[in-house]
Amino acid sequence: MNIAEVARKYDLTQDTLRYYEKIGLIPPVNRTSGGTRDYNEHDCGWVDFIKCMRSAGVQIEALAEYVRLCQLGDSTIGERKEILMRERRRIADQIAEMQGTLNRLDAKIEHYARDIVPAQRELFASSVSEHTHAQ
Amino acid sequence: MNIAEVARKYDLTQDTLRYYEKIGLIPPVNRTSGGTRDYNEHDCGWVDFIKCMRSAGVQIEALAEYVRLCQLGDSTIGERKEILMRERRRIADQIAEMQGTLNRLDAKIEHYARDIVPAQRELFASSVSEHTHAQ
DNA sequence: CGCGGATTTGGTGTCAACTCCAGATGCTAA
DNA sequence: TTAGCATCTGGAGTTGACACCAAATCCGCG
Repeated sequence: MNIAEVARKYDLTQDTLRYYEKIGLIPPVNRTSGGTRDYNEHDCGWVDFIKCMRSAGVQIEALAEYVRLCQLGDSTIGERKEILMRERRRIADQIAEMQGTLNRLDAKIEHYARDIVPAQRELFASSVSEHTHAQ
Repeated sequence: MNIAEVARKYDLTQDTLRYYEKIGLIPPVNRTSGGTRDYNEHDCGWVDFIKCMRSAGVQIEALAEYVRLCQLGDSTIGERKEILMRERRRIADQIAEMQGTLNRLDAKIEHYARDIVPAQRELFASSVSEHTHAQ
């Protein structure tokens, strides 16, 4: 697969693919004799994995370190697992936080939904806050 | 409340508070006669709300638009609700995506956990991929 | 009132994560 | 073989979201 196909497949730009490789976010990609990138299945697997992690907000730094360790052989398995577990925890925390925000938003939306319609609202007139901080 | 207290309370820098106000992420804050910011409860409510939304990844642009509409009065209630619902959906989508990533990470971690220990691994020697793309 | 620390503004700096560019080289089809 | 489009590299530019700074102003206290 050439870089254009991979870019289409994973919805990334060619620049981003080259950038990820340059900074070590994916290991060096397979090349043709002429030097152009020719992604094999292994390379695609990495792109897929990294894209998934990135879009979940995993830091580039952590991923680059993970990739580096992968290239160093089996002695780094422990460290790799550490990284994955650390990022796993980070994501879980963030999900929890977002869930809280979601609830808060729901309350606010709910409020707007069954709230006093504009016409009735006039009665309250100069009330300072026309929005409500449903906590 | 002066800006220092608010910054401490919400774990933001004074610069960030001023920045948020400057770009319209929170409405203009109450001031003393001399011109220094003097946050009242209303202002604090906004800071709290915005901080929550921001740390869940809601775009500054959407929030600024919401704040702008809030300042325009009741005729914008419909639009405001639209924005909140749109962002709600975005967050829900992102949670779902992150949940997927979490599962994928779990599979990988699990793999590392009960995987062949280094010693045994030697048997497989030159295997190309010492990492595994558990899909 | 005077002083020192807090706060103000406008502006510049920083950092991550791309994104774009130019000039050179590779690849493919006629 | 060659025209023309794709891809290459190194480096510069962009964007979002702040962080930092200097010089001026404010505020509380003795």
